[in-house]
Amino acid sequence: MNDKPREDTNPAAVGHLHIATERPERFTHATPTVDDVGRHAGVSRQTVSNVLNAPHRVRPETIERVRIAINTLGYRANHHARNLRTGTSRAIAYRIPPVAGHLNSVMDTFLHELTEAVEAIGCHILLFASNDLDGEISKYWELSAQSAADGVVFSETERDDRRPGPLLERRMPFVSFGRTWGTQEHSWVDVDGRAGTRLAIDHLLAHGHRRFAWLGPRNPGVVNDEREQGVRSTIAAAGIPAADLHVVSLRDDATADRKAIADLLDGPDAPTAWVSMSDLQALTVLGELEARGIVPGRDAAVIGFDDSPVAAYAGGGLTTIRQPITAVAKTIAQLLSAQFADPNSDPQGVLLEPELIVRRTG
Amino acid sequence: MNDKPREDTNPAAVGHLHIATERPERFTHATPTVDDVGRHAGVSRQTVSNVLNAPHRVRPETIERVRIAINTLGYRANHHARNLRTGTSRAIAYRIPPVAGHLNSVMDTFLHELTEAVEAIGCHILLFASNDLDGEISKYWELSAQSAADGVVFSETERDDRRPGPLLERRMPFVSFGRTWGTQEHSWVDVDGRAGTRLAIDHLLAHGHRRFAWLGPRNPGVVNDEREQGVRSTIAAAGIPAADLHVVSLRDDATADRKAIADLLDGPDAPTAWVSMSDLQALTVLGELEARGIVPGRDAAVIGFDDSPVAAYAGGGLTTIRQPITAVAKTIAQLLSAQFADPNSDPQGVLLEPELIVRRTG
DNA sequence: AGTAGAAATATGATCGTTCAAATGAACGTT
DNA sequence: AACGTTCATTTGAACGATCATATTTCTACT
Repeated sequence: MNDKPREDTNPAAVGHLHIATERPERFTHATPTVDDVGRHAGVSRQTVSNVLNAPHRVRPETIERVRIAINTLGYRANHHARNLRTGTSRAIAYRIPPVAGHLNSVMDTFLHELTEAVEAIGCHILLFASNDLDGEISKYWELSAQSAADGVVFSETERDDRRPGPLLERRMPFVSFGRTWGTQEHSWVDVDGRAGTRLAIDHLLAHGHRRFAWLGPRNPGVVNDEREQGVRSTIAAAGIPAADLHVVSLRDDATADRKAIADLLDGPDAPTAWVSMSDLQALTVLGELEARGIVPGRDAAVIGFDDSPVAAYAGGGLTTIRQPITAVAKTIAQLLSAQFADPNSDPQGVLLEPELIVRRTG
Repeated sequence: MNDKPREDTNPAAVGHLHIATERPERFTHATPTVDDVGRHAGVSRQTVSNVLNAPHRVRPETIERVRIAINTLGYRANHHARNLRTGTSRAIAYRIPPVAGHLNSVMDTFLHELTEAVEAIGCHILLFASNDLDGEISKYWELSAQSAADGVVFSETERDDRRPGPLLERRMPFVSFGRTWGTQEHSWVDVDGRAGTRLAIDHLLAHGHRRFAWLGPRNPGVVNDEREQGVRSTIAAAGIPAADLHVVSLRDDATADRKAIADLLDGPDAPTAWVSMSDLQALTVLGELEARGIVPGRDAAVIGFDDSPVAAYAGGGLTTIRQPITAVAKTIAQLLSAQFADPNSDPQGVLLEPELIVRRTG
């Protein structure tokens, strides 16, 4: 008869998280509250709270006494109570990009750096998955309604991205990694792709190269456009005819890519300087060069993109264009922080410069 | 005089998240509460709560009425209020592994799959970063004290891992991806490395190979021991002398690795069947084979590990041993769920079988 | 010494939800 | 028709923190 209500409740909890009713079971070490700490230090709740949130209001000796009590009892503020009262969550939502077909490691590095960067502003990352864009957008709505997240970061932007609209409407602070090239203003951080390829080409020009190849994606987007334009404009500025630049459209198929590269190498006026949109495909170029006895770094140059782990590992060190991911993450955290401090602050866009990591291949 | 208290509070909030005091500013769409929904549907708070958490207690018509009110008002339960009351957080903490030097993509895939898997049990992933093991452990303590996480998942286990101890002591539910080979019992999910290499070797034997190479890490650990043992025992079972197995210790240096592989290839009785601890190094083998006119998949076989994106892309398709990461994540979520339901349930270890993905190279 | 004003600390109310217990409605049984 | 049961719904209390405000203590000045 006594456990009737529990019996009654359990079926409803199927598929949900359900903690057994006897709470003491789980909390071997009773979790102390502000009251406990206050009692121990001979002060009130609020003074303890002030020590944590507004220490300038409290007399130094009192602070010391409270601090000791906190350490003795091992007190930590309950997140939910605090967040409920203050209406914040100190959480930043991020949709983890789907795994399928991302050949670059930038997003993984970014997530790591972002986690560290938001910790510096007293927040943490709340991850969620979503199959489509609509799911992602409605998730933002939901998180906002549940006050489960104070801010949002999203990546893999596209032209006229649909995400800023709903977020702005909900007045949910957010920063995108990547421009959205839309009409609505919002904060973003991005890497200057044009500057990246310009760095690479300038470097190659300085080493005497005159015949170039740009390996871009099969379906070019805004990102590729900028990078390719950086290649073109730098070459043009050096007085080299546009015909001396070959553009290869890569596929997701190594055999096809390899053949395209081989054809170019075996054709007339083969390029000696190769710049690729990604490290992995640069490795394919290396393979083809070596197969022909052409030594990368001496007879030819190959430059990749992203400085992924393979770049440092393979081919005796691949020269590559590194995106400043740490700086991107830190800047995003700062822009978020600014929006938290003043929800009406003006949106800000920050374009960061990539860096050329010179190794052996170029 | 009116804004004095605000002036007084702000400095304390430096470096913290501080939401401006006028709350209506941020919440354009006023966030409805259970009371609002109840009023709209002509029922009480609690009935709304019951519709959400224990619908079997509520009359169908009432449920319908409340559901309509919920949709009309766009109500979503406030996470913090709920969590405060129930003492749960529906969050699972995961330390995002450091980026430096992880050449495999398994961890990234795992994080994605884990995010999806815990969503299925009504939870989300709370990410944190930490430089060392002590930081990680004290973070677990902190999250538990703040009741910021209900459970923990950790990966990259090592022999006699120090993490289970404190977590067990705190009675914090957790599941590790990887065995810890320690004395304390706890739930874990792992992939049977021995079975993986056995699959590979059996496949190679069936294709007539008799001279093998195993590419293992420079500093072998428990993971490699198992995999290598799978290679050895399977070879032995086929009646092949142990001398026909060459073991290469890979370094984090492609040039050195390439040379070690080349030496083996150019030596007497060169192996025709290569199994590598990672896809990336398998690619190096492919390169060396091709440089000698040996066609992988015909004259020789190369099998990688992990089925990373490079495997499908490169070399016309690398045969590889795939770890069932989706199943790992799902199993972890289930084991966590079991611990939530009954904190005293017995710990459980699950060993999953890898799969051989046969492509062109073997 | 007395007092105004500031500084330090304490008290009551509140955030939005669920729990526990109480009340009210519906139902079958004798 | 009265009654005990079960079902449906409501009410008061609590989770643990911070806000707003009240109270006490200290400091400086006349």
